[in-house]
Amino acid sequence: MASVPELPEVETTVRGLEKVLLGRRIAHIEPRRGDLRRAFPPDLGQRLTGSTVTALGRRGKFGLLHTDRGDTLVFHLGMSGKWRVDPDELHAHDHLLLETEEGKRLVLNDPRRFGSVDLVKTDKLQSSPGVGALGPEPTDLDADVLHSIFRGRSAPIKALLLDQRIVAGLGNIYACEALHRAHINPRRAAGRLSRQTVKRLVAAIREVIDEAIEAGGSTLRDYARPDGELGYFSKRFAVYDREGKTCGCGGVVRRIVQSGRSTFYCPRCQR
DNA sequence: AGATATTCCTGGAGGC
DNA sequence: TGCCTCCAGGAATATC
Repeated sequence: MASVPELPEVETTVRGLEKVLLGRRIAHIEPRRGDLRRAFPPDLGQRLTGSTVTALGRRGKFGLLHTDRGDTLVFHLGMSGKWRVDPDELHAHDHLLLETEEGKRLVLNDPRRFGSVDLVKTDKLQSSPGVGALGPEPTDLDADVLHSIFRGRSAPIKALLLDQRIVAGLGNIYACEALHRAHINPRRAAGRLSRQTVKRLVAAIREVIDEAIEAGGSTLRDYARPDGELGYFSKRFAVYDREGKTCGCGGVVRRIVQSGRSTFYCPRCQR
């Protein structure tokens, strides 16, 4: 199943990159075309060549490479972005090459080009357009705070879960899975959820995300497949992409469209 | 102000 | 087999 990178996939990717980049000096960085979603920073090569990667991290679906020169490379995998380690050869849509002093080569491939690569001053990261606008990580979600954010909102809960300013890192797949886990109908108005229900939702989000990260870690072993691809793994979903199949409760999974995208849920156990 | 629609992009799937 | 249309989706932007 070709799934879109969400928080767990980015986390797995970053852990894979950490193994080959942490403490290493960037000898060479080369855009192979000028842009993904946006143009690459024109001074990318100048600012990163010769710098040492001091730490890697993740915020929401953004991957972060911090350097000893006070710059942070911020990447987003969009819908189809992936990093490969030491590729045998270059493919179509290999948009960015990075080589360490040791000769490790990394390639960012993104056929649909919904991804992005930006360079931000590390001390300005929290006020940068992408990362700065993010809500809390699922780990830091507070049910009472979330409940008060939902108050008065008439939009369906599913739509608000996709809003990165409310929770960072959820995409269509894990939003569907979390709502299923919490037994919440995706069409319910967010403002009408009880405090107790929001508590259940927060727990479900954490579980779904943690299990996916766990699956990524155990499936990939060393966080790279034999072909060097980082971050993608197969995970079995309860409702996502399972229209017409039976839910664990005996109900039948339905697909509906909400604000232009698919929602999968079980009408029997999600009220 | 908040909710929803549109835009970007390409590969793959399905129809005829 | 080949051509066509449609669909997937994150996030920025536009519009209601």
